[in-house]
Amino acid sequence: MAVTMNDVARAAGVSLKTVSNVINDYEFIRPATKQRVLDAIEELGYETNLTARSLRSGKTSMLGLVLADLSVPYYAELASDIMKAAWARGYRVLVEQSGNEADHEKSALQGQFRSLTDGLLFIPLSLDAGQIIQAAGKKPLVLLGEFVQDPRLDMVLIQNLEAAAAVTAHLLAGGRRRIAVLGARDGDTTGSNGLRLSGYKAALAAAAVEYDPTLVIDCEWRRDGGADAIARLLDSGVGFDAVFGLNDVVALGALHELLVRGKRVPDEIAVAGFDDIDEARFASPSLTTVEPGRAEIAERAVELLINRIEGKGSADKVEQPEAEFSLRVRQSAP
Amino acid sequence: MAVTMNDVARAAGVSLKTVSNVINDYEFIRPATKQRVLDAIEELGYETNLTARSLRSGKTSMLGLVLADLSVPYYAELASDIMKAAWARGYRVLVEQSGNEADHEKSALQGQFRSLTDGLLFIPLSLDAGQIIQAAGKKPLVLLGEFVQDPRLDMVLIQNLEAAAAVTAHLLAGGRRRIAVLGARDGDTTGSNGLRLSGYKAALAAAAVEYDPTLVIDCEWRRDGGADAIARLLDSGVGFDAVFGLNDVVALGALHELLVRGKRVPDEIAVAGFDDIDEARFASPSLTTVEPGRAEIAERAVELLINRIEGKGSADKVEQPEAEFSLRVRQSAP
DNA sequence: CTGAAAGCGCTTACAG
DNA sequence: CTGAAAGCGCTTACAG
Repeated sequence: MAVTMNDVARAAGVSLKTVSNVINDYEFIRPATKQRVLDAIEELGYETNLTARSLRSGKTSMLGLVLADLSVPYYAELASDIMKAAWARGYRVLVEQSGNEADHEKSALQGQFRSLTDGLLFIPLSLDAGQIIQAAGKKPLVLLGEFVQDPRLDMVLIQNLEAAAAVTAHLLAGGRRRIAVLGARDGDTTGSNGLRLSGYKAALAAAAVEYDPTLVIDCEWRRDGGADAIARLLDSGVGFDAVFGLNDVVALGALHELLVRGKRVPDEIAVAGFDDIDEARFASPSLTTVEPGRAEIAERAVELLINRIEGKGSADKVEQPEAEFSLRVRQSAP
Repeated sequence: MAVTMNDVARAAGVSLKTVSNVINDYEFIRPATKQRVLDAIEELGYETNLTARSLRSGKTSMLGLVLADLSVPYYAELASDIMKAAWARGYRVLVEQSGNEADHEKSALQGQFRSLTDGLLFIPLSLDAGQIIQAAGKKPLVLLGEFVQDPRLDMVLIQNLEAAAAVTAHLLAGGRRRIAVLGARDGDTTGSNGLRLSGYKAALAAAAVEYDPTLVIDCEWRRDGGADAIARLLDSGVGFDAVFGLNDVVALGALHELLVRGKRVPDEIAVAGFDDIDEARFASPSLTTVEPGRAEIAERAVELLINRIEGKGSADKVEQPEAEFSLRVRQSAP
């Protein structure tokens, strides 16, 4: 049906191997032969069957990317960057949405799906390190985000603690003393929530401001989570003069609710977030936040994974590069 | 290396074909035989090699999805819905970002990429119908969005004109008479921009309000496009009491700029958009917009494409189902 | 520099 | 209900 290498070989009057050599840029081919093959390819409209190539070579040139949901802006923007980085290196990306459910994460790690990819980029939310190590096969795996942190696994790190401390220090420098934190529980110490909360505490301590657990409100990392959390805080009567949403959508949800309730931002209450999604720049007021180094994260993760796949770099040393963050000061907390 | 069907067959003491039958749920297998095979699969940790299956069967069970950029919220949300719809039918989705460039769109249509998918969902932005028909191969293709409209191509339609008319009528019903339109040029009649502009004009005509081309401002469909456009309009001194951004991010960018300039929304100026992205609900003030039927679009497009792939439905009749829209009235234009 | 053969791991007719 | 054989379209040793 489709045009095959055999058809090309026949049309060009050469063997199959020669066609393969031309396609794979093998060096030592007589220019005239090469041209004849290229002409035949052009004329017949031949296209490599990637499935056949994969079966024979054992390489698919596809990377898997497992994340909760593409409709979350931070993941969508990260996925976009990852796809561009992979593309630039000749790889494609097959995205799998876990919906933040442990079952889906597990099946993404070990399901048939993996036979379609050479390696996996994984943003775990439900599984812990032990489960990941157990469920993962032999194919290369690089983690993103830091709900999981473990010396046995390759991963690209965000400077959660340092960046959260920088945001908090900025709010303190602006004269705020009662800074509410949305998206963590008082005792959290691990995961993005725990690390960011720890950064917040560290900045308070450095400024000799007392830590008040009643200002720490747990919520889902979604817009409505942030809106609900700030509503609860307002209703509780606890006083505060700033809000640190542990990610941007939480901060934006809170910002919305504050404005709905007639609070002036930043005059009465300053608001800051974490992620620097595109929307942060264009909120009203625009959102002060921290850019975690998204492009660098994408680049490093793809590079590391492909090095693993292609056997470059030191195979037995776990790699955990860290991306540089930067503070973005905008209207919501000048 | 990997466990193959042959290994399973040997372990279970049956032939290759029997293993294949079990895996593919062939009906007439003796329960005891089936159990032996299943046990062997379990014990050996066998997993189907999807690449081999694809090569032999000629089916990849993957759909291609070509869109401009996942970092655009509407596309990310649509992609998320499409992936869920495809998943529910046993298909995966391979996303390709065209960056809104004609070259990329073309190569997505005809490149090697297509050998990995059974069919393509395509949101064209640069290519026209003729180019698409020429570049597309024989594999099924379903278009989304309506920058292209053509009776020869399967596509899922948005009621652009009707929905835009509904938004405009709503603004008019609120007493607005000078409604600026952001994201189209005066003469546009085709594409999402042209169709939405036509809906706007139709609603004005129905209310006997004169159409003023100085209120129609062209811009990129991005946040900064909307912000720039409204800035130009304000600077021009042309009076207006409402803004209709032809998509939500344009409207949100404009909303931002209006608030920065000290305009009161909706008291002085009402704002409405188009798309109902998640963010619209949580903007401050929340954004009045139109929900184009995104979930239905995803569902219909996937269903139609898979029907084409599997040869269901009438093969020679072009299908162009239309999704239902609904107006979402919120604070920015009550 | 080029050719003929083997084989990646499945599914698909074809027999029985 | 099950088996033995062929073959999807490539790449990879192995010869020459």
